[in-house]
Amino acid sequence: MERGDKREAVVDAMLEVVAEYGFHGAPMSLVAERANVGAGTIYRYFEDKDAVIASCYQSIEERCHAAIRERYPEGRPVRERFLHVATVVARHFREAPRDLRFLQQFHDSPYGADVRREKMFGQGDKDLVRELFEEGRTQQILKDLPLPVLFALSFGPLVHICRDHAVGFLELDDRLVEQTVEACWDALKR
Amino acid sequence: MERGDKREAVVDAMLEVVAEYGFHGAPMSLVAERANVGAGTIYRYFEDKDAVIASCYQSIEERCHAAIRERYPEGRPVRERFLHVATVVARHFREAPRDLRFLQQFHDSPYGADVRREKMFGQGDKDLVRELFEEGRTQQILKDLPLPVLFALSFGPLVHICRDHAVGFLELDDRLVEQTVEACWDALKR
Amino acid sequence: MERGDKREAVVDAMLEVVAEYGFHGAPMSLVAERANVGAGTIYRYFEDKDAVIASCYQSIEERCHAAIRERYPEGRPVRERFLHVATVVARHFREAPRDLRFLQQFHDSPYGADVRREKMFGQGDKDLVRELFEEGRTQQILKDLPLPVLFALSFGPLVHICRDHAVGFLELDDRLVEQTVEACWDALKR
Amino acid sequence: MERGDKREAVVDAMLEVVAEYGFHGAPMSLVAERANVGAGTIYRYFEDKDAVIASCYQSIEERCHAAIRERYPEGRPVRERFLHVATVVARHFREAPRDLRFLQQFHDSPYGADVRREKMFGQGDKDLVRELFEEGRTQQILKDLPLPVLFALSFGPLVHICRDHAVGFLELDDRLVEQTVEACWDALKR
DNA sequence: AATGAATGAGACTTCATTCAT
DNA sequence: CATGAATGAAGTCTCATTCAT
Repeated sequence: MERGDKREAVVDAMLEVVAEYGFHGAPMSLVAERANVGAGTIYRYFEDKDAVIASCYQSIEERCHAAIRERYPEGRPVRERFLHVATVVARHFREAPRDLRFLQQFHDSPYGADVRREKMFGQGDKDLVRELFEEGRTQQILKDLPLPVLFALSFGPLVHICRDHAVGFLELDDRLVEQTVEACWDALKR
Repeated sequence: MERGDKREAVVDAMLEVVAEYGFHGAPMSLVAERANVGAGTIYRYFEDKDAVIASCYQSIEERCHAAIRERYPEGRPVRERFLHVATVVARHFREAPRDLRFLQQFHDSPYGADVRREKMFGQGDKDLVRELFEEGRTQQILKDLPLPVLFALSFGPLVHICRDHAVGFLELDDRLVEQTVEACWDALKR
Repeated sequence: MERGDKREAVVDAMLEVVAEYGFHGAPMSLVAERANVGAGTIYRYFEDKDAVIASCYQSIEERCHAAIRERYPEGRPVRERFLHVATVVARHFREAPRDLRFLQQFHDSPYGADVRREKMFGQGDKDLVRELFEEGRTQQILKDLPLPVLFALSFGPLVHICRDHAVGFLELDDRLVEQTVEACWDALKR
Repeated sequence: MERGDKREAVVDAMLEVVAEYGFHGAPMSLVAERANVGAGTIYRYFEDKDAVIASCYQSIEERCHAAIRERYPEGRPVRERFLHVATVVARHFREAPRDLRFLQQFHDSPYGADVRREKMFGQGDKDLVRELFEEGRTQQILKDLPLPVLFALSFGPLVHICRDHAVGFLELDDRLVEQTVEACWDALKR
């Protein structure tokens, strides 16, 4: 095992265990076990449990960030850019239900208190998407609503259907993603 | 204190404490204290901690249920009925941020696992709203999307903005509720 | 077991265990066991381990204090009062080797840091003995030395021989106590 | 760094850390760090932690021993020899408060159990001082008291004032050392 | 020989639950 | 019925020691 692998293994294990059992049912001992690491080892890489959890969040955020950036249609119309972001986010969390489950547990728990200031998808993306929304609003393509409302109209439903997919309520294929994203656009556009 | 008052006091206290500190930071001793009840007394009314938490959920659900039923425009057009439900739900959680916060912590935690089968607002309402959506879909007023997607498009954003309001991101007045609800309708309608 | 007995049992157990094995070798689990008390019970009476240890100190201090006060020859000459105090202290710790051992471990450990400001036998007695020494110095009965030195000349040797007794180096009978106390007096007097 | 330097560095570091933070607060990792040595390296030179601590004691003992031997007035009268020893010891620990602090923590802790059989300043000196006291007693210059008591009357106060000095209770200049040593002599002499 | 990452036993402490009063 | 003191299992974290490099 190479340097840094253990750190990553711990983060992954925590992510997995929290997604599965919640912050309850995520004792450090279990995390250590799943990471194939001694219990004490965790504390060489992290200050305490909270730090591991915070790292899980960062890790998720980065993955989402990366997905959005990839093939982002810079300079293209607002509508096209929105469709990209929304589609990518939905697909991303459809493929990574663990990330989604962790995120939801994290977000409104006291653990997430520090990060809650930052909107849904972290700093970098937020700026990107915020830019997108502000531009759309200025050009009178989008409804004249506060940014948080625009965020809510876009990502509220997407996260929702990804969860429904993860739980088995819904078979979320690409066609359905597309349709839902279009519906979100209907909510946003003038 | 009359019979049943203690039970209610316990549920309220748990709701309060969980909303404030999360499932962590909600020891039975603190709940007992806030309920002005002996720690042992709780166990005369509830099997265990999980049962208290489940009762909190039920309690929230009932309040939301009641709000929707009140002045529900039975027999009126789909659009009108939707606007009623959506507006009432948004206002309700705007006024009861504690309920909202509990709900969010509960919903995707393992505690909520049993209830997750039942959609957003519990059995009774679900049927009501489900009916509404099915009818709208049949009449080709609403998009031809699976029910969970219709739910997501409606309540995903609403819950989202209520939280933003609770956290202070947003000043959610009646005008804004109305606008958001209209936007949700745009997402739903053909 | 009556109210308060558990608290006392815990203090006694800690005193015993620390005297025997040092602050190392004094895990809360062992203390609980010796006190015939559940591990968690300790924390109903004490904030944490340090608080238990602090209580041990107080307890010892009080016993010593009481011994000195008992039949204290108030108003009698300096010499007589000194002989009383010194004799009583020596006998006291001869009879309570556990107290002595704890005290020595405590005194110069970081645990005792807070209390170190207060001289050897705590506030009340310190004042009593300080008074005695100051009076003796003023009346030119005692050497003109700083108070801490007078304390050192008196109690340094006494504590020393009590430990030697406890360890078995010395058979400390009343005769020997008397002789040692007289020798201390020789060190103090002009 | 030459051979043996590491060993010494470890002993010094342990001495320092224990003096400062007590046996608690003296993890091997911190000792290794202060010694500029890998944690594992310590175990090339010492069996275990206890062995390091024992070496600290030996080291202190040797320094004290050396101080006493230096310019020891061999063959001179008992009184003169006593004054030398007592003065040297007091000055030594005044100058080496770390040694004193370690010694006090060590002496009555279980760590010191093995060494406790050997009186105050270790084997070599003990013999020297024992000889001195026995001679003085035989010649009826000193009081007819057991050796441990003579030790107590001499070194009990001295150690005491050195600590008071270290803690800041007392400004222990050479004049005061001299006076205290004289007072000790008063306690010893017939 | 030296290192320091890794280990896991064990320390302190919390808290859901029980039961004598 | 109500209480809250008591319990002990379980959680988080530390640290003496080992061993592959």
